[in-house]
Amino acid sequence: MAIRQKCIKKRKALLNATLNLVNNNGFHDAPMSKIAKMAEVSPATIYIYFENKQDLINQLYLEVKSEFSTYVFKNYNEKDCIKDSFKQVWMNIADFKLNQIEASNFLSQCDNTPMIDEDSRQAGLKNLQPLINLWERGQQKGVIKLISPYLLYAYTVYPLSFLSNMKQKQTFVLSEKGLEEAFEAAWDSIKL
Amino acid sequence: MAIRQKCIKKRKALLNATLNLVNNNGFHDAPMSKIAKMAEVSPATIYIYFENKQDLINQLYLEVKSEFSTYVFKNYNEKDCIKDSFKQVWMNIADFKLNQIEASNFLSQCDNTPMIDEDSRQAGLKNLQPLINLWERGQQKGVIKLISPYLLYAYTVYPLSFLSNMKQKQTFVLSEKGLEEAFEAAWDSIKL
Amino acid sequence: MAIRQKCIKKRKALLNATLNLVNNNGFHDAPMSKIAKMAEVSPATIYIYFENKQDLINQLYLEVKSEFSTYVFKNYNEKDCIKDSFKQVWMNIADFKLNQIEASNFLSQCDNTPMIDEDSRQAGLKNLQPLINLWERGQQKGVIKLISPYLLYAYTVYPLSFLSNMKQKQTFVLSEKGLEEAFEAAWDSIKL
Amino acid sequence: MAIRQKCIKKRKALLNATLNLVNNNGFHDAPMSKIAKMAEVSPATIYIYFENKQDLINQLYLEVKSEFSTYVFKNYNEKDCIKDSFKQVWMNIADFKLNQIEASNFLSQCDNTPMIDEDSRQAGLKNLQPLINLWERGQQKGVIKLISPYLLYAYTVYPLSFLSNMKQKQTFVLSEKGLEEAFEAAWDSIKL
DNA sequence: CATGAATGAGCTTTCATTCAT
DNA sequence: TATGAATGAAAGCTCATTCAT
Repeated sequence: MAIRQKCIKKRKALLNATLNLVNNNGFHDAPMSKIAKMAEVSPATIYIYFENKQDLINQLYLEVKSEFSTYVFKNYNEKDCIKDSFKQVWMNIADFKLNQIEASNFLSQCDNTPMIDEDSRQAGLKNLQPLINLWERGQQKGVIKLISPYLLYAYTVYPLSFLSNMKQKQTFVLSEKGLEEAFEAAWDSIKL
Repeated sequence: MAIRQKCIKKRKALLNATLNLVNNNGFHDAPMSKIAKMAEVSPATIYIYFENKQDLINQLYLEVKSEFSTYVFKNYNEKDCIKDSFKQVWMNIADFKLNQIEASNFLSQCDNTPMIDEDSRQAGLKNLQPLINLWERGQQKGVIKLISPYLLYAYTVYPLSFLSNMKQKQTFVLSEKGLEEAFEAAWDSIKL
Repeated sequence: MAIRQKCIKKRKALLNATLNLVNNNGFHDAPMSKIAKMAEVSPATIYIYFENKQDLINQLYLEVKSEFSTYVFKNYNEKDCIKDSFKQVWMNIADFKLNQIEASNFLSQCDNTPMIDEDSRQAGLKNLQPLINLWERGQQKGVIKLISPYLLYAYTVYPLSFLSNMKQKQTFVLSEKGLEEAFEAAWDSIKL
Repeated sequence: MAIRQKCIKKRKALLNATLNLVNNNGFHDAPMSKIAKMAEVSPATIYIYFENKQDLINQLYLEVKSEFSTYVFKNYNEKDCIKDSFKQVWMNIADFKLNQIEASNFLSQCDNTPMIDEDSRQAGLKNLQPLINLWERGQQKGVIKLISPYLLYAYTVYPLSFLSNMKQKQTFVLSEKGLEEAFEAAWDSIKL
């Protein structure tokens, strides 16, 4: 057990180092040697835990994505009121995007560059099904516009990525009030 | 003049090749040698037109960004009706994001990775001033919510990036009707 | 004893694995890790039985060489007739070269590349002394040409290496009749 | 032209360095860095002339093989007397094997290890056709045994590889008289 | 005796950039 | 202006070997 623990720790350290470097320098300037140094292991050690650089990135993507979806549905149980249910989920996402900036930023890079395998990307997609279900229920109840879930996502969740981006660049930081305004904008855009 | 023309052509070919390769392979797999080959020049020739790789990327970013802002304010003149004015601009942006996918995709990469200099990014920011002015006028007239322009942008313009992304990946393509729905969502999110 | 047995088994498994890999991939693509995997032991275990990779190769060479000489003088006892004695030995060699192809192939590699220590090579040389004695007797009796044993070897034994090589590459396989022809060629080349 | 000449010189230097190192250290200890150093170029330069290490080895093999066949049929024109014709060719081969030891040794390594592609090996095979034709003529005239050309080769040409090997290791050096004896052995083995 | 994990050294190869022409 | 050839530096990765258990 002591051994396994140590192993898991090293793996985690490597994933953290990668996240860090890719975020700050970009994928193109995150060489294995730097990753190893930052994780305080030998470069060769990386290849005990990961097949190659691509695999390291892919696995990191999947872990972060899964971390994200855990976040999203924290304390979520379907309530009667669609808006309340939605607000709960939306606030969770906002919490993640605005407070787990490192993770959020990494996901943005992955989604906007060809740096992870299409397979891994596909595997990481299926995380928001409960939200889609919620939207559908809202549509059946006549509370939410009858438009594609892609549009619903684009206008409620995706804007948070921009706000996350701005916060990370210290260009614009959302206040408590701003957060409420943001939610209202999201809700207004899709409510019937 | 013939010579100048030819020069400009080579420069353009290099920028195109770079755009192409960065979009398809990512910045990390767009080496100068491939760029040169695709533009049908010698690698050494690149350094006649650009100081180094970073400069090439920066200049490309600025050109594409400026191309974008030309697009945005095509046929734009301030009208009485805020919504109409806004719709004109919004549709221009949508047109760009959904039809100039290569360019749009490249800008997304630039905005989500540390691949261009902060200086160039700053220089590319000031392109949407007229839109900001429009919003301000709308706010003064009581037509638009009194919220930060960052929020206005996040909920009206930024969602189009997501839709562009989806189109490029052939995951979801917006119909004519969908486009109208998208605009309504955008407008609903910010109108008072 | 049971333990000893097991140990010997592991050693044998390692030698077999090495033979196999060196034959199929070449010395340059027979890493310790692959050898270990093929022998179903840990890489570290190799170093219990062998000092290092060179030692492993050297020991393998000596074992195979000794296996060879056991083969060569199977059923051999000096008879009156030189030709008969020689034929017995020659057929043994042919048997080895054409049926123990793996072993034969490995020895060929060793003899044609600088992959084993000169010491081990020298140690492996002294195996054919009885054959040399036989030749000498033949020469004294006026049955065999008075030429260097190196020449005798080159024209009677060495050609079998070529035929072994061809068989292994499935380029040319000797028939029963061909084997007799081969012996006659060998004998003709050295008989007086 | 001056440029081309220089190019060819570098290519040649690289091939020579490779021959040298592979002969002395073996394929497994002939790293690109050493090859580059010996040829007095940068490691990166190798990749201007060769696709990769395998390609370098393959090309070297083909060049040496072709050099060999040029040697073999030097001053060769079909004469009436089969033995004389054969002797001419045989002596050429002996000359090559015993005096171009580096080249000869390299070919031996290639033929006894899996270090070159099967394709290249096949391409290098067709060099001895005129010799095969000669043997056939000899067989038709009733001068040479009616046995497979593989056997003819094994007993006349292949022994020279052994003698070359011995000479290179300074174990046994053929005298002028020895050479004649060797030829007689070769001829005796195949003549009717 | 046996091992999985770890590693420093070194491998092949690529890259951004320069230089002679 | 334009280039093919050249390269030092560094990339991703592998390997023989060691060590804590």
